[in-house]
Amino acid sequence: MTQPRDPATKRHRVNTQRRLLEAAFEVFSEIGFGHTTVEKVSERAGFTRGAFYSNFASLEELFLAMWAERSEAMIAEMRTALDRLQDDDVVDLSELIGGITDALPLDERWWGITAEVNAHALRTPGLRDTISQREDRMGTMLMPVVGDLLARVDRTIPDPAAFARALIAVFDGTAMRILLAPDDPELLAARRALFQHVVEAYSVPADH
Amino acid sequence: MTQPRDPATKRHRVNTQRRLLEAAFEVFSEIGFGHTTVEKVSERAGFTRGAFYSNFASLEELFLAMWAERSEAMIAEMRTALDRLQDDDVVDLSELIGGITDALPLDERWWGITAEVNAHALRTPGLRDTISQREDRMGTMLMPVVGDLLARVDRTIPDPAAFARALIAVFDGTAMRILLAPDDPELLAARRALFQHVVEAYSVPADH
DNA sequence: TGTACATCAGTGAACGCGCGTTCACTGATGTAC
DNA sequence: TGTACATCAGTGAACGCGCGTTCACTGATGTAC
Repeated sequence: MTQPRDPATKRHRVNTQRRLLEAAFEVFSEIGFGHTTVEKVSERAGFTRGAFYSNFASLEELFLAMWAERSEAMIAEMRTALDRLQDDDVVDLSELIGGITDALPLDERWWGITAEVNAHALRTPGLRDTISQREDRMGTMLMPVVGDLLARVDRTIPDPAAFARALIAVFDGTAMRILLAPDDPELLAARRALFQHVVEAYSVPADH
Repeated sequence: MTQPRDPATKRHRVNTQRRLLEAAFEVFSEIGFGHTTVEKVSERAGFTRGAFYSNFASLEELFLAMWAERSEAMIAEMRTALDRLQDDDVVDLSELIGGITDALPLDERWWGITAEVNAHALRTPGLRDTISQREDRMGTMLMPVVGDLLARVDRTIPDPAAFARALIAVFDGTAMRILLAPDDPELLAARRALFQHVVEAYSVPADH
């Protein structure tokens, strides 16, 4: 009797799913959910439509899987970027804020997809919590490293949860506007100023 | 010889467009751009598809027209809500901020549509400016009345443009999160706190 | 007021394509002995 | 090592529907005189 599954065969399937996930990200960000079809995604991944249905039940399933994966990657990326700042010489708060805002990734494709996922979540009760939690998770993941950075300019955060929410709100609220006019440097400066005000409002000078 | 156009006939046509615009808003917000079809919109408005094509060249054209109209209405609504606050007795800044945040409309359907329009604009070069300008317009329209309100608690705004951008950013950045979890009162409180911090950062006590 | 005529908004049938979905199949990759 | 067999991921053809788009038409609403 043959054994049911083996790692090598399985790896192939995982590979197919990976390619479909990547194709989904590309096609989705290029033409939007409304114009994305099973055909286009499969073709971009180099498969027939049959392969798609052998791996995912629907476009929606693929997209949610893709979004979950990418949002984790996005959080990891931000974390890495902030970690790198730990090595820099930081003299004052203003400079630190500049470093942080410059380190934040602003991927047009990602924000386009996120906007559509948000809209979709509003209409899909089962999805609302998922999206909300992912958003919160971004805050809780980044808070420790942001706290460490602020400690280096002698500031502590009395209410990390509130601070995290505020930072995410400002991040979310400025991203789309900046991406829509990427050549307007004033918007970047405005975001940086707003970030600094928020940091000052939610942190206090450490006494030592 | 008969004259080419007359107001009465024209009015009918305008009426049809109005009903199509309303139907577009409803259907679009209910099922999203991806699932919206000419058929569904026409049917909702009580017309055949032929009537649709007699009035609009494509779904995209209808949606952009609808969005432009609704965004103007949204600005007017916010303005009215803020104007009403002028009549209230306001004692301190905190109370005023509460009044303002409570007055801001949070329409799930509107934010869902806006999210999709934003995503669409990222992919459509000709649309980016339109959307950006509309966003800025919201700030410039509301600034005078917000300035008046703050004057009543003896605060002036040194840089209205920067303040407007910051307010819009906070408004945009908190709206979706709140709508995704409408039963979480903590989020509303957090938004109010953030608003207050931003107002305090961008305004100064008036000396008189 | 009445008749003939013009306009044109909206109808509804028709066409055809793109796409979702299914499914019998093939052939690559493995196991058993 | 070699042969027979099992598995199953991906193929590709087939089906049919939903929908976008067109267009000849109808009848409501007006004007001319």
